[in-house]
Amino acid sequence: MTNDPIRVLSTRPLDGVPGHEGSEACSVDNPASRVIRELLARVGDKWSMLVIGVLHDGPLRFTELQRKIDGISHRMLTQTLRSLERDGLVTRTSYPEIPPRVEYAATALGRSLSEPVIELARWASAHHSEILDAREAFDDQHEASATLR
Amino acid sequence: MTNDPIRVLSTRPLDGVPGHEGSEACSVDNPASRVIRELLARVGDKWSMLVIGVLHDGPLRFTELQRKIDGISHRMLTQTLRSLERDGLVTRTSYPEIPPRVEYAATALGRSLSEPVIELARWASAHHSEILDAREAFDDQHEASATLR
DNA sequence: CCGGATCCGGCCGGATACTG
DNA sequence: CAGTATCCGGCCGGATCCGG
Repeated sequence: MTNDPIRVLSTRPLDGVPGHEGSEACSVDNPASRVIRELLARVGDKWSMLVIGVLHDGPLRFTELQRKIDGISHRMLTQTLRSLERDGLVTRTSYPEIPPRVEYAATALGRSLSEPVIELARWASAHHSEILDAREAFDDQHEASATLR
Repeated sequence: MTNDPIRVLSTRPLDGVPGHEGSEACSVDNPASRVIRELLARVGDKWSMLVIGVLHDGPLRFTELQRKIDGISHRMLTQTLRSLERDGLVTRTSYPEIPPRVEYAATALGRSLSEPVIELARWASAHHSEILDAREAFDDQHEASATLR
């Protein structure tokens, strides 16, 4: 059993805060929250989005993926691929040759996911500098520690 | 100093895999990868997206946020808000009253982020059942352990 | 009401070794 | 080449106490 990480998600309790019958709408069941949580559980990990992104250009073998992604360990690549396969986002086809060859490809579902992901990436690259500026300004203003001692 | 989590990101080395002059494009500097990494570092954590989402509807006070998000601890809300403020995604305005009152609001930048996030959420909610089905099928087929012993 | 500080458990994820 | 299993450090994040 690979009872390690990425065994993941979704089967979370998400219990409905009993004890509070609630004065107003209590937003636990707010669909947006639930969806975002599940989303994060699925692609919020360190590598899933990258794999999805890389596979968008076409099928790749295990080792090719590992070289493309650079920084991912053997172990995490295996696990990430497994969980993506489980969720129907990639397919795994192994050719019984010597040496063995295994190809991973994005499914239609996987490719459909990469579109909004690319949207997000576009946002990030468009506003990257703004964020850096804001961060610098914030850090400047909070050098209170220096002025203090 | 709050040298705890979310001190985050971005200043990652991302060294260019020296040693391989590379036969083809080696994709480390693939802009997509870099951008996605930074993106995850920023909003891939457990709460940032939720805060952004909740604040999209209008400013809220600290305690209101905590009730809205439900499940977030006092500590993580503070930290998340801090990092979002630092990156220019939310503003913090404190009214010097007794008792103190502090309001958090999304900036224009923050609201612009919530759009692609909502796109993603839309995808998730649209394909949620497909994922569950795929997962179930996968798990069925992998009850090999049961048939084995 | 707001938020910082400390303690601490749990999981994420890297390194490594071993199998086919 | 592809995949599994084990060990282990580090950070995420919850509980709690304290201070403004």
